[in-house]
Amino acid sequence: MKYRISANVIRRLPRYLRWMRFLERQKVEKISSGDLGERMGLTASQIRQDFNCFGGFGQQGYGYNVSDLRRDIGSILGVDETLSSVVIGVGNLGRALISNFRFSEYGFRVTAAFDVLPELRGAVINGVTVRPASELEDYLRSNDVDVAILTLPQAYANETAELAVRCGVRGIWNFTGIDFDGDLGDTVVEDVHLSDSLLTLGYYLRARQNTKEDI
Amino acid sequence: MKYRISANVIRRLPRYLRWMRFLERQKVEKISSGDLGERMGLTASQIRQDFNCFGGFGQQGYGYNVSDLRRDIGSILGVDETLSSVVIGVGNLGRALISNFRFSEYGFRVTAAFDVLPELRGAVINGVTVRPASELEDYLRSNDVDVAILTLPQAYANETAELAVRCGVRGIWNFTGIDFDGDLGDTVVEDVHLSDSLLTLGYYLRARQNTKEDI
DNA sequence: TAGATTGTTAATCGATTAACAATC
DNA sequence: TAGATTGTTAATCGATTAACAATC
Repeated sequence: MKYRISANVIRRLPRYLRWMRFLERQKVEKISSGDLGERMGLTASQIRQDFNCFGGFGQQGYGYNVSDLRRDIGSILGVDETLSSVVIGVGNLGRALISNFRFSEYGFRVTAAFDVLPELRGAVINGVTVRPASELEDYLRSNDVDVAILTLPQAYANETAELAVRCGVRGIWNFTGIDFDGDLGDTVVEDVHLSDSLLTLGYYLRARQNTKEDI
Repeated sequence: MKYRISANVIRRLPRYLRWMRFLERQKVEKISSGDLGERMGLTASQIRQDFNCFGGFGQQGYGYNVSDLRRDIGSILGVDETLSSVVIGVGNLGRALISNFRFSEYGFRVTAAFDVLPELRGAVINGVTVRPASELEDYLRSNDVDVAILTLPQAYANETAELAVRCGVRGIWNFTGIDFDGDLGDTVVEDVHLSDSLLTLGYYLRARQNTKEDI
């Protein structure tokens, strides 16, 4: 059991969890690091090292029990203790998350959504009520909200993040595409920079293209 | 000028580009690796190493010209040669991308969207026409489409990806949350695993929580 | 038991950081 | 010119891979 676990390992855990859930659905009962490595495109060594950061889940001579591993990795990631969250900004993206994203599978629950548009007031999307943005501060102060999900226009990103943190929110899932510049203290921020992702895709696409032309 | 550039460097380029665009808007004319590093939370060394993968954009004793750097990084990422793309699946997420995501800033253009719902047929969202899914294959074959943006339900992800590749698409921006299992040849795939992002946020949030409790 | 596969230590590789000569 | 800051080489650090004894 390692003292400090690197971000590289942490960022691979969700992927392991996805694979375990997949393998479980496929009725695969046990799997060796070699077999899993082949499927996931990792070395067996790396998989064993990763798992051993948390104390080792396998059995020598046998491999790993898929269900156990799924449960253990899930529990490291905390999927069975629910954190509460609110969606701020109910445009298409906010709506997409509320309607289609399976928060409960990942240990989250959306307790409310907020938007400035009066016509959205009181709307219920997938069981989540949309409230006026003016009530946000009150709501955050009187409810225990762990995470603010920011799906509003860039212009309001900074002030809203600061408001949320001031009102006790400890984590931000940031879809706005801007980097906060204020002081958010020790708030945990996870940025979803879709543009970074698309630019990377573009780079490799063009790189491939040019390689081909050279041949 | 390095021969092969590591993925770590490539994935930092979009972030550099974002900063250069930001600094340019702030009318910052020049910046040193030290100053930039402080703002971005990187070492000056790393920044200079990164830039020198591409031949060096700076001037000794002066630093880097922000506009030049923005242009050079943009050009490495290819933002000024447009790639064509189609959005497949016009639910909330597809709609969110078509309406709000500034594709042109990243060297992309959305030429069409597709959905199975008959009531969406012919709808125009932000200048993009929604076509019936049944026309997808024909469209891909008769138009030069570089990238398929998959924003449809998981159940159709694999078959649609395979269809797209068969019809000449060379890149996939995958929002479905599933990993393709078929053989997509040398197609460039960029996965947007929102769940990985949220799980990571959850992990660090809970880690912080526990640390606090220990104190 | 013999074979398989883990947990774990050691070796390698690559990425980041430090240092400094080149030069604007 | 003197000061600043790059480009680039060398040193360090960490992550991945290889090896193998432990053990199921």
